[in-house]
Amino acid sequence: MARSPTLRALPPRKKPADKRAVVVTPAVTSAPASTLASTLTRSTSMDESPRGRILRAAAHLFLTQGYAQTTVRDLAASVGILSGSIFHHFDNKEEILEAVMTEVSVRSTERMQQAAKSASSPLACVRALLLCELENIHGDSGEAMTLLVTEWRSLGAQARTRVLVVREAYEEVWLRALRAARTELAPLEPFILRRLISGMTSITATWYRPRGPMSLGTLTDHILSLVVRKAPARG
Amino acid sequence: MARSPTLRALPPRKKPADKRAVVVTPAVTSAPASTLASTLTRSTSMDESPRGRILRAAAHLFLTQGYAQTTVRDLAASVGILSGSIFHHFDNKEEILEAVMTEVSVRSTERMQQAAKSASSPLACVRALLLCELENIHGDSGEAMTLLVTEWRSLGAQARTRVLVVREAYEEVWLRALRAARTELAPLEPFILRRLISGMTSITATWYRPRGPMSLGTLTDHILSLVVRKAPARG
DNA sequence: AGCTACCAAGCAAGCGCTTGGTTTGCAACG
DNA sequence: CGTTGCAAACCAAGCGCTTGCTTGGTAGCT
Repeated sequence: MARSPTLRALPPRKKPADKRAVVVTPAVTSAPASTLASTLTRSTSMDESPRGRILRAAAHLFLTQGYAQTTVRDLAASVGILSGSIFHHFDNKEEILEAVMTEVSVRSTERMQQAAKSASSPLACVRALLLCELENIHGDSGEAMTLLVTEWRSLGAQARTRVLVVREAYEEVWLRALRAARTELAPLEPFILRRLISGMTSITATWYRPRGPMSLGTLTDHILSLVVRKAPARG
Repeated sequence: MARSPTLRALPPRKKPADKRAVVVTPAVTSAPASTLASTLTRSTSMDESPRGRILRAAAHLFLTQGYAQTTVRDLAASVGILSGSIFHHFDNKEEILEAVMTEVSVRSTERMQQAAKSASSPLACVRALLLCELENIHGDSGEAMTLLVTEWRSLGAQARTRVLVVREAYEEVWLRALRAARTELAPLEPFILRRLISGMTSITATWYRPRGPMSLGTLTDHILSLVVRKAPARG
């Protein structure tokens, strides 16, 4: 388990190149003004390509069983190929986790920016972000934003900082919204307020069930009711 | 990793008995009315015995590196023995994790009950529990209540339910306090309010540093300020 | 012809755990 | 007092299995 392939494969590393990244979203470059639909379903790295199918299966398995408990053979079997064939698409197992995490980060950030853009007021924006984050956690949309929380330390240090860079844009959307609605929210530093909100939303993965009696909307309102200011700013 | 020793060792299982439990706290039985100090430091399973030292080292390693990433050899080395000697004290690796988790659960529940008992008002009780929970997460007191959150799924199903039983007493303290202070808190079901509080406190492990600029007390007050009722019940 | 996707087989290393024997502390006993 | 007995604690060695990953080759599409 605690293999460190970088140590063993030091001598003549002959893999052609780094299979990471290169997700420059070709659909966007080919269609200058893409429609909303094509924007949401545009072919990023989680499409119907073999690589995309592996990533989707990995997201599901890593989420349900955990990264360490999921073997490469598990993953290959759930896609319908043999274990060795995985390494035709990825250099090593950790790269799969990193790819899933960056993909999830990029997608969820896109959705958050969209949600923030189409809000009518600062407080409505916070509510929209709250709902969007809960949908990112519980929605069928690609599933598995929870991975970023639960499997964070399964990533090596280098990959961690790489994902963190992508992740910062997500948090920036939040902080901007919290600062804009500051007068209507609880009088805490936006950074701290964001951390507390993040705690409340991320832990819903352990107890909230979207098919249960409570809708995502009312869950959103419950959390929102805690973070709005107590004594409303009287004009 | 996914060994299932119960399958391989099915034939002549000759280990004498189950090494679990048997933590009947001898210090208590010998001293009928123990002092406060001896109650807090009484010899449970995390004492200076070899087993206790292993548990403390395991708590630390599991927390910092993760359970799956911590090998039995790591653990043995950090105690100063060889890997095989670990199994003189525990039947298998998972039993160590379970022992750490139950131990942490029992200790933290004790502290919570004590905190709840010595509170003067219902709201003060909630605050006391909040502070106590944060101390359980960040204090040097045995460290590692975070394990219960982060390594929950590293436990097998049977061990999980066993720990859950111990854990229920902890949550019961919370629910009782939230129900008692209901009129002064946000108008949410105690169960949901507890889950949201739990989210806020548990995630502090990822960003809050007790040696930083913010004290545990002010962090407690920040969280408390979110969960108290907006428009105070006017008598 | 060449590229992508995959198979079949297997290697080396690391893993949890076992085994049989040795040390150590301590209490019982003549 | 010295000896004996014994159990807890540990060592030394390694077994058997799983793991991530490699290698060399093939099928099929363009």
